[in-house]
Amino acid sequence: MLELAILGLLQEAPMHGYELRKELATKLGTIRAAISYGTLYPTLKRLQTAGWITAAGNADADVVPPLTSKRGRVVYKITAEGKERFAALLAQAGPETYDDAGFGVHFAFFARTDRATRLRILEGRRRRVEERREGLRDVLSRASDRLDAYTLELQRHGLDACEREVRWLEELITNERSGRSPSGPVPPEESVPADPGPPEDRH
Amino acid sequence: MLELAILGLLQEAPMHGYELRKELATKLGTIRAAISYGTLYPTLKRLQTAGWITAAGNADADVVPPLTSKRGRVVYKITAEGKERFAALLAQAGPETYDDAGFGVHFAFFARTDRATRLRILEGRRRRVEERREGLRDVLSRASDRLDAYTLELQRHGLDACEREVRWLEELITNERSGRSPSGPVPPEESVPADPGPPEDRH
DNA sequence: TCTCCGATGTATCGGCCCGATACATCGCAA
DNA sequence: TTGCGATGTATCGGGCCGATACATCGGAGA
Repeated sequence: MLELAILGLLQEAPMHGYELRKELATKLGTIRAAISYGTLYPTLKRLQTAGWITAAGNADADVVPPLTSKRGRVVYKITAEGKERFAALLAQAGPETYDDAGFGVHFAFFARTDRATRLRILEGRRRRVEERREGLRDVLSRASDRLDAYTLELQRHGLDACEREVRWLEELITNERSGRSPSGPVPPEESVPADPGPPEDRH
Repeated sequence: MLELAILGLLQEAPMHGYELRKELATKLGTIRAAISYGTLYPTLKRLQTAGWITAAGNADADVVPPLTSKRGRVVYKITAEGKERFAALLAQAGPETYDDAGFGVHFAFFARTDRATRLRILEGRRRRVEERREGLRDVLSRASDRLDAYTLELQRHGLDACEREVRWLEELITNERSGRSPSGPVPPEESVPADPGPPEDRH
């Protein structure tokens, strides 16, 4: 999950760890407040080993990073293989794509995802949330006498959140089908900031 | 977190792992769909080592479990120290008490928590969600031109969920202060099923 | 009666992610 | 010049997850 997010951000610009964490926090603020360094650095190392990204310190790199040069900084850059990997992760949708975190990350990069995949993911997520909703309804109708008032209130609040999310998803699905951008009233073309369509790996 | 939930359920009745997982799923359905066995069994082992619970197979235990006797089943039972531990966990509230999972588990056992602690936890959670809400508002007002339409839509949906939860929490807090049960219209006494008030450790 | 098969039930393993912690450097103010 | 907070990189132990492997039991069908 984090792998996808890091590759996505490095696709826009090379960054060092601290920046990455900050960008991650603003882009995925809904999913998690801030990524832990205990997660970030091991993941970056993993991505290096796999060859998706390269790490360059300021001294031993021939390319001067565009930031203020300070000793100790490590600037990470995505590779061509990393871009392919990012595209593959964006397109494929497994069961983990539909839980809270997975869906959030995928959704955050929908501007780089083709419409068919967007629809597939939105519908998969909707199915997942509907199942959760049905489970909660069952508990509320069948086991309500076995549970205390607080537990019931918790279930009710959860059920409400599920119903709300399903409605939200259905609105998004309708918009996708009719070619509208999210909550936008029929854009003339693609309303994505810079890079329309799926990423072709030009470097 | 799971530790608290397990101790709380075993306080009601001895159970084996499979039952525990099922009860956990109905009681905490809002928090997580179902607990993984890869989490449950190591946690049970941990609780045994700590002395909070005891495990009894059907053959080598002198007490016959109240369930249908089948070979291989392991019935877990809370100890007196476990009950003390549960009470301590219920009463103390650290930072992890206010994230999604931690708050959910604590809330699910509010029927066994005294009113002062309930209020403390509800207010702590409210502060946490308000901070998240402010962060999202900042992003939406200050960085909205740096983000694409999908990311913005995600933030809006998250912001809406935050605002809604804050309202929910405020309603609960008001009810607590005025001595009402959750979403109930002024109970004559305590509307908790069996065990009113905080658990005193009588064995 | 015997055999298979799905439901029940216990348990481990590798891996992701977290919070806590430890450093090292830089700019600035007392 | 001394110290201190912000910046920045990195590790460690532990919780929790999904996948996987077994072992047993009750019943359906040959």
